[in-house]
Amino acid sequence: MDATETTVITADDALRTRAIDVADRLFYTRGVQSVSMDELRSETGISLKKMYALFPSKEQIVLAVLARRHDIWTAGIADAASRVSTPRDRLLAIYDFLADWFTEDDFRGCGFINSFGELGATVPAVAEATRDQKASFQQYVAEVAAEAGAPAYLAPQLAILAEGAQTTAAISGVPDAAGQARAAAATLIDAAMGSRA
Amino acid sequence: MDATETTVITADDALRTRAIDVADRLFYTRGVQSVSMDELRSETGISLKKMYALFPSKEQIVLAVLARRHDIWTAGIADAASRVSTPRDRLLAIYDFLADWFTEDDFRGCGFINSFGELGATVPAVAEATRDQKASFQQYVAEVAAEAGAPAYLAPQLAILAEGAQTTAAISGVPDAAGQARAAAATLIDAAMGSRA
DNA sequence: TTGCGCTGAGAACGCGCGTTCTCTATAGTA
DNA sequence: TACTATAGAGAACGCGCGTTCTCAGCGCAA
Repeated sequence: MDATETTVITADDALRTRAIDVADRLFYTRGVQSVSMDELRSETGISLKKMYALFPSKEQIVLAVLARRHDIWTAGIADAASRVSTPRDRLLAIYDFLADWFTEDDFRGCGFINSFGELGATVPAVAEATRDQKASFQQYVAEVAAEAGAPAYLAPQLAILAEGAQTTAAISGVPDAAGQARAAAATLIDAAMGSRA
Repeated sequence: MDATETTVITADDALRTRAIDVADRLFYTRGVQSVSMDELRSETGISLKKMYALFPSKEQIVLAVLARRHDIWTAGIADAASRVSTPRDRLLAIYDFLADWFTEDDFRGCGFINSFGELGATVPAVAEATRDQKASFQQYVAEVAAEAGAPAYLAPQLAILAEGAQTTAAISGVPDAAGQARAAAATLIDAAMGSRA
């Protein structure tokens, strides 16, 4: 009707969402390259023709999956942060969020790290999406750390702990990595704040 | 001649070594699945027939590459540790080793983590090799931490920092992750030892 | 009712892969 | 010298992939 309509939800949008749901589950469980477009077709019920009308290529489906994972991650961190009141607790809430995630049945590590390992070297857009996600997280940590009045060196340390916890939990299958990282984070925060106080 | 000969180096061993050298470089740079057996053939000068005489399958080449990476990693950590004298310094030497590694031109993250992301879900032997490597490292850290008289909770924290540094350096391309992890490790060690002293 | 345009299902295509097969060249033995 | 066994090069195979093409079916205008 007019040029400003931006939030109309079409039937195609619903199909796109369904495709991303299914693709995310399959990609995350088995890796991108081991899931064929034909399997995506049979699992979604969306024909190949329609699929290629919704997405120009498989790569774009991967990127759409990663974009949604980014949104879900950001919302999850924000939700965990909203349950506590101090900046210090908001920093620690990151690891509580991780702890919940790690205990999910289908947890298989960070989808970005996995995709980066599989495709980062050959698909630049995947490497970029992964870098963006990590940079966004690092900036979030830096902002909350700044709110807490912590010195600048603290935030990268806390981000590294979060990354390491994800990798360790994924590979070793030990969900406790979140708790270990949380305890380390608390020590680092206290040390940083103590030296400041 | 007799049944006890175990260290005879044959011409095939030399070929195997060359194949592993080349495969490691290509797999690490571009990922396993994007490197074909034919490319391995042309880069090594070893015919496909010979290659399949040396290794029963591509998967076995991947596992041989990972096994050698395990050895190189272990030797590198031991070498870094040998340059210092106290258990505390041996723990910190881990991050000095990482710092050197991260600044290499072709650094592209931990080969195990990358392979795990690419193949861990579909090739059980790759997942197992990765778990073994990480478990071996965790045990090393635990041993040195015990030598230092640190409480048991310290070692997993230090291992998580090392994992996180590798991931962060690989994705964000920031070699400084090693230095940040080292500083965090020093803080954690001092806090753990301080509470013990 | 008839014609027309469009949507979409799924068959088909071309390519590249891991692996195997064939055939040649050579070295050792009588 | 003649024969045989072996090794090896690289052509060939079968399959599975991402993507494209064909054609049937349907809604709508006149």
